[in-house]
Amino acid sequence: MPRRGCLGPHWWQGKFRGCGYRFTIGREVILDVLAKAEKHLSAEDIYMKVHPRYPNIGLTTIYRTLDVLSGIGLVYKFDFGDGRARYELTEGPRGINHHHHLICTNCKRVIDYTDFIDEEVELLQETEKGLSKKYNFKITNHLIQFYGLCNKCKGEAK
Amino acid sequence: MPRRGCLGPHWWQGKFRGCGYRFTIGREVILDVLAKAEKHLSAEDIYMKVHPRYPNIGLTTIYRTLDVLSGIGLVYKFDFGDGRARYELTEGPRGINHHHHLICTNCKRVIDYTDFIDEEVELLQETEKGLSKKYNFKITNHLIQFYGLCNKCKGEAK
DNA sequence: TTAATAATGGAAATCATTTTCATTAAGGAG
DNA sequence: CTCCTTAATGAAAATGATTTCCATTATTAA
Repeated sequence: MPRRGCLGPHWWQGKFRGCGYRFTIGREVILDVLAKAEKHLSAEDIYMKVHPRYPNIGLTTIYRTLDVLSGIGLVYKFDFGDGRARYELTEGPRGINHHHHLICTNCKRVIDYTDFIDEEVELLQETEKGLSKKYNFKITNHLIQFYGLCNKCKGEAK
Repeated sequence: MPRRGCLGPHWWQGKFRGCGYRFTIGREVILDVLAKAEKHLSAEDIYMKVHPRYPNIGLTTIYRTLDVLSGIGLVYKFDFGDGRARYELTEGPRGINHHHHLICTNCKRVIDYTDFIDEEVELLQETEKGLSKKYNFKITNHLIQFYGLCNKCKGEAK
C-alpha cells in the first residue's frame, strides 16, 4: 500500500495516473529524488539516492521509470557527451524551471543558466511556428546547448 | 604513399596537417566520404562507404579519425537519441553549411533545415556574449534541435 | 634511407542500457 | 475486504556502440 500520507499527494500524481500508469512506491521515490535534486542526474545517481529509501529497487526499474516519465513529459533526458544520459524534472515543485546548459568540452562540467531564456523562447516560438508549417512537423520540444571551455579549463594549454 | 594526385590536394589538408596530425589514406578517404555525403552518417555508415575504396580500414580507425576530426573542429558529432552518434562536416566544399535538425521522436527521422538560421545565429551571438562574460566561459559552439512528430507520425494514434 | 613515433586493425574489453522471464503488487470488480 | 487481471518489478543475461590493448605498419622529419 503506497504510503501516500507520508509524502503527501503530489502535484504530479494526477498527471501520472491520468496517463494510465500505476503509481508505485518505486516511482514515487524516484520522482521525489528528482524533485529534491533539481539538477541533472544519471540513472545511477538516481539509483544511489533511491536505494537507501527503498532498498529493493533495481537499476532496471530506474531506467524503465525514467523512460515512462520522459514519455509523459515529466522528465527531460539529456546527452552531455560523456556516454551516460542525464535526467531532470521538466518542472520543479514551485513551477516551471526552464533552463539551458553550458557544457565544458574539456572537463565535462555542466552549468545551468536561465539568463536570456525569455529572448530565446521568444525566438524559438517564431521558429517553431515557421518550421511546423513548412515541414508539416508538430514540434513538442527543443534543445539548446552551448559548448566551450569553463573558467578553469580556459587557462590550460589544451 | 598518399595518392594525392588522385583526389587532389584538398582544402582541409592544410588545417589537418597544421594541427600536427599525419595525413593518411584512411583519413583522406573518410574526409572525402563525409564531404560527398553532406549529411549525418553514423560511424558504421562511414565504414560501409569507406570500405569498398579502402578495404583494409578498420572500424576502430573510423572512430579514432572521427574523434580527431571533431577535436580539430572539422566535424560535428550529434546525438539524435537512437543510441548511435552521427557525424557531419562542419563545412562543405562550397563553404559554410550551417543547419539545424528537426527530430521525429516517433520514427527518429531527422530533417535538416536552414530556415531562420540567420535569426537564430544573431540571437545566439548575443546570448553567447552575455553568457561568456557572466560565467567566464569561452563558448566555441552551440547546438539547437527541435523534437516532435513528423508529418507521417502526426496522424498515428501513438 | 633511416630512425622515431604516430597510426592502424583485429580481438578483447567496457559499460550504459535493454531484454527476458518468473514473481510480485496495484487497483478495479464483486 | 478479497479476488483477479495485468502492469510493474528485479536479477541475470544479452545487446551493441564505442574503447582499449598491443603487436605491426606507415608517415614524416632529418
